[in-house]
Amino acid sequence: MDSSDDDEPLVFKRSNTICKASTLKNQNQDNQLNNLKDKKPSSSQNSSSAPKGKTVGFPKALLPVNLSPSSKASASPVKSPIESTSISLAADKVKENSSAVVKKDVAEQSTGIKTLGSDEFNNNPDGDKPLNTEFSAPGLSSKGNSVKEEQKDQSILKSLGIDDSDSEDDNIPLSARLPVGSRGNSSSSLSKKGPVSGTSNGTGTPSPIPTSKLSVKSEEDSDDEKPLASKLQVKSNEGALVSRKPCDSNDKRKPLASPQLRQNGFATRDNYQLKVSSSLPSKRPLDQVKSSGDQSSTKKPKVSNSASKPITSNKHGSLQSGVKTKDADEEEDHLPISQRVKKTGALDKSSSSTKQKMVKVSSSSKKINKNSKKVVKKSKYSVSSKVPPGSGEGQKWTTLVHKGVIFPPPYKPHGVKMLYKRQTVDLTPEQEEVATMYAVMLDTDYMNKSIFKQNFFTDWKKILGKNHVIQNLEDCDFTPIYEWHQKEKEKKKQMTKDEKQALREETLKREEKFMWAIVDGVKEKVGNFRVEPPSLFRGRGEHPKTGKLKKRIRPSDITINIGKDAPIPECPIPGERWKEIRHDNTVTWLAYWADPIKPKEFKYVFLGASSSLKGQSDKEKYEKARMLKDYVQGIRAAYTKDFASRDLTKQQIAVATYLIDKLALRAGNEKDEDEADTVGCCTLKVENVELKPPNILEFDFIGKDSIRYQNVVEVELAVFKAIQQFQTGKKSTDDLFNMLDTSKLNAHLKELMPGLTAKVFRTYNASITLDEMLSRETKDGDVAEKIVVYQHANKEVAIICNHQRTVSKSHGAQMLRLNEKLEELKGALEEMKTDLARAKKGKPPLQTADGKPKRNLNPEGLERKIAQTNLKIEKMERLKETKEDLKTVALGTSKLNYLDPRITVAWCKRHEVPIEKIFNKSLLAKFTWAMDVDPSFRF
DNA sequence: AGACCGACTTGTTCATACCTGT
DNA sequence: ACAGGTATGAACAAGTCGGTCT
Repeated sequence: MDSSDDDEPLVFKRSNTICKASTLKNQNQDNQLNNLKDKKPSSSQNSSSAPKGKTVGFPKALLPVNLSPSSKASASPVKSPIESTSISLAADKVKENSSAVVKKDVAEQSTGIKTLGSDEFNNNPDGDKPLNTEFSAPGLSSKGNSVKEEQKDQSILKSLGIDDSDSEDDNIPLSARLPVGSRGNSSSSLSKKGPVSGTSNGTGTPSPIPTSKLSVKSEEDSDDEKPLASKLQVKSNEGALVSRKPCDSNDKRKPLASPQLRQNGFATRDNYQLKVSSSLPSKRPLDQVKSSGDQSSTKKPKVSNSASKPITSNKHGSLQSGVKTKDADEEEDHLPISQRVKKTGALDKSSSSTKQKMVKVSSSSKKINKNSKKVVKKSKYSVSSKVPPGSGEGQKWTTLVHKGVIFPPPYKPHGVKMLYKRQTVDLTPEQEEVATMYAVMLDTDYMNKSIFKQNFFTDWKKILGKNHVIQNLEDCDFTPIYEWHQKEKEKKKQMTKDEKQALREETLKREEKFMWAIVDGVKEKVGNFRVEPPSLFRGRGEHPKTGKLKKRIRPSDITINIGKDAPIPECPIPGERWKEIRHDNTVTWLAYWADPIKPKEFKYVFLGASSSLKGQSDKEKYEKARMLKDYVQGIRAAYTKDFASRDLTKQQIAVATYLIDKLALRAGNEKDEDEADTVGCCTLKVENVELKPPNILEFDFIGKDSIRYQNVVEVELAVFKAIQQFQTGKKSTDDLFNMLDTSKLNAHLKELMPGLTAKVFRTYNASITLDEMLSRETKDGDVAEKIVVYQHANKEVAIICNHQRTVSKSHGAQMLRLNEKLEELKGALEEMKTDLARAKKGKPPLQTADGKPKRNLNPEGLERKIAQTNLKIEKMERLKETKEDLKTVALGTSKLNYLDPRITVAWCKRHEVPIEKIFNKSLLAKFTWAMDVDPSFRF
């Protein structure tokens, strides 16, 4: 369609510098968008991979809590104490596990990384832009080094691999993985087991806190079942978190690459580092926004900040007054690239390198964005004048250009007939479409859910009509359609590489113009520009609406939000039109439509994670969490005091806050009847918490996404007693915290710290845990060893957050295969030993089982072989354990949503670990704002 | 005070692209 | 070249939380 457009060269881009302001005007906007293409999301990414997961494993708990009512806490104010005492029982296990897997991954990663790293780093995508190196800073190796390192790593990993882990383990204090007994039995995984209690601090220093142990539920054998939380437990009295779960995030987005623009995401492949810096500039100034306040942290609260900061100044100066204390400096650094840039490249540091790049890029065309004076339409605060985009209180952008959304293609009937009572049935295309949605799911678990089937049939029946031959689902046979679908899938799979490539290019061409938006003159990726296709709703858990038909969304359902001066995207479906066009710059969405399943709710189209708008709020989120660090001691002391409050509401708030702090529970909003029945802290039911005197609590509930949370935790006696009191006289299904809801809780938290809400504790605890574990456990060593340390810390956080994943279908088979191989190796080992004994006596080796003769090796050769085999066996056993250990733990989520990237970046700089080894391409794009952090940054 | 609306973050799963060892 | 696995990103569901309305 608009190919022409596409081709055009883009032009605008802001250079880092200043230009941000310029916006494009309408005129070019279209073109611009189209032009953007350059960047394409590169298909290839070599880059890095993130270390996902393997790690070592065990869980420890670590949070610091200090509050024990008891003296200790009070006495020592620990700031982030992660310490835990721990027992190191499990240490051995741990070691073993982790290593193997880790190694492997690492190795892989490294490779991947290399590419990235070296090339990217060094080179620009297109060519040559100089990268910056900020990143490389101290430690990082920039090009050269990185490469080397990588190589090294790989080899090392390969060779050692695992061993590293051991060392780690040692260091790690683990808390306790398991208390004694438990650990033994259960199978492999250590972590699984259970509950552990204390946390230890790495060094072994015992935390002041007394630990207790937790009970473990080792009984459970199946790991699967075990809750992550249980894996680690903490006991702390003091409070830190106990359990953990992993979390991950999701972002996905890709960075763009066009050389020309600077998108936030940065170009794809350039070095990220460089990019970072470079990108910064280009981006819109986070800072600005930021300036507004760390809004995220608190819009209101920030007030103070905001007040302090002059917004206007931001643009230029960006730095605001140092509101923050210590970090202020650092922060600024981190900040926004964009700001800096904007400022002009003024900023020193990064700027220089950055500039170069930027310049190049942008130079060609910069459009000028004009800042439109648009004022926010409705914004409550009218921003006066031209506040830079983002900076205004409620204002999120000044100019916004995008092409709208793309719709799924209309349904193409396949004509395959399903059966009803063994007879073929004719269906209209509309009827067939819905039947196909169902047929395609024949091999999923949804077929075991009667609600799903019922809801589907109810909705389908509406389309079939009352008098249709099909009267009940039981007599339907969808297998012809299912098989047709399988064949189609197979066909697709069989396509040649070229065909696939061609197909990909075609869709890219079709979609490209929708992929980008220009926000205040900066080209940014759009997150989800595709309208959701019709399908059957796949609600999780026992969702009452699962299986319902999600109807097709049409243009008349969609509201577009765009800059006033931007051309209104043309409606892609002839003869139809958008529902509404808005020009609201107080929000960040580009479009939305009503959720067909829950008409009261909306589905939004937002910018991608690499956008500065998102980056800015991400940064604010972490700043708020860092702020909590300064308040947490007082908050803990306060709630500890209220455990015994006579005011029931106060008491419940205190206990709830304690659980949120210590266990990283979610707030727990009320839910409607037409949603799955899940709970969070405020909505816990009496039956979800079992008391085990003297002071052990057993949690068991279904949380977000219907993920089960099970954990056994030792708590302070006062908490135990309070909960006991809350439970008395209630039915098992009654609310434990009957006087509470999230708004009351958050209102209370806000009194303690500006902008504080329940979820901030999760961010805080996750990040502080990472920061402390990294600084405690990182030792001198090679990159591979350091990565293992990182992964281990990542895993701890994941467990704290209780992020789980389902066990892969092939897990069982994989384990079986591993076991077989192990047996084989062991058998071979025995044979070799026998042969060795014989060889020493000058006898030839025995024949193989099938009677074939073997090569006659001398004793030395045999010994070497034996040693190799032993290594292989060890490695494989570690792999097996790690695999088992992590089969239900999702590491990505925490990295994406809970771990302040500056911790990671600074650590990488300090320890000369290439950032690409830890962050994959999309993470690098998402966290550009954190790349120029000072190496001394600590959360 | 609480229901409701609205916007945005967090979280799991799924489909592939990609990688590695054989 | 292939097969088995893994990592990545898309997809989209499900939370959180502020604000307004009543």
